[in-house]
Amino acid sequence: MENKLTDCDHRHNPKLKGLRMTRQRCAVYQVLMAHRDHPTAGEVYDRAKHSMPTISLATVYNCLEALVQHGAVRQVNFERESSRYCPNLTEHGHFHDEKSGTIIDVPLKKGIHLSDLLELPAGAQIDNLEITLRGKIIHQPSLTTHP
Amino acid sequence: MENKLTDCDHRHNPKLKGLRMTRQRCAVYQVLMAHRDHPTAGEVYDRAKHSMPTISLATVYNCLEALVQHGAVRQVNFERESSRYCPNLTEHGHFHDEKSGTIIDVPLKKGIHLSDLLELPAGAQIDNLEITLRGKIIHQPSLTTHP
DNA sequence: ATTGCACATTAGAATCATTCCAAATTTAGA
DNA sequence: TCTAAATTTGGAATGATTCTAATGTGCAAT
Repeated sequence: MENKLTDCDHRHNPKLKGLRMTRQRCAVYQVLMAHRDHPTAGEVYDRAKHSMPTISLATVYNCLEALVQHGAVRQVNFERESSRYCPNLTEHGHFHDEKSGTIIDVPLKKGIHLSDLLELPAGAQIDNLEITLRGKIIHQPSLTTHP
Repeated sequence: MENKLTDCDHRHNPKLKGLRMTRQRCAVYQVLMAHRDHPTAGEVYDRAKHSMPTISLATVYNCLEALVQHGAVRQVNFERESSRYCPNLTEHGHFHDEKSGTIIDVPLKKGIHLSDLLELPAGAQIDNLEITLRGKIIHQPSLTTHP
């Protein structure tokens, strides 16, 4: 676990450089860094209240937007559900398990670049890319038999 | 242009086989087949009213859902905007041009299969996959000079 | 062709995530 | 420290979608 005191310090965290720091943004950012999952704004709100009981939901939305605009976290959307927020900044997709509701990061295979796979329109400059998958995790019978 | 009269006829359109056909579902389906673009439910509603002025918005939502469930059209989502509906059933992504608001189908390059590119979680069975791109079309200076 | 009934349609109300508002507060640089 | 500009806040507003419950209809079986 990292030192939370420095998570939001510009001197230690270059991702936040240039972003005006408030107590609220720091609290929201720490919530996202603490569990590395994909909470909704409402879930971030609930968690943030532990360290800052007076924070408002509107502020959580504002902070999340600021962090997303700044590129410090990513926003991910599943169909029309509430937006979720993801601290993983590497290029990856998201698998949404219909059974458990869990969201799992799906890395690209080594060496793959998305733009290599798609017939992009001429002159297209990509600002944002989302790959989302929905499905079920099938419990496969083990291929190895008992001894 | 195809014969609209047969668009919704089970005998001529196997995509609809097994789906109970109503005047409203037919109107909605024809709207989607006529322009091959990506209208929202509201836009489908506006267009459908031309051929059926009494159709209701709730019904348009119902029909679109039925068509999507049946696999006759696809639903596509951009961030948290209104859902859009797409008659293209081939595997492809969507590019959303920030300037014009246009949506452009983005085919996969020949021979590419998405599952080849992603490190899927073990046992994952994919029911739905969305690839969405947002960006700008840059007008590139022509490489050829005037004669 | 008629019928029965499970499924569809409809208008309007309800929901719910998100955004807007305008006043009070806070940040960060001079 | 002081100040301007940005941020926070609670509550109201928005807007896409879903729900409700009453009415209507496709179509399989007769």
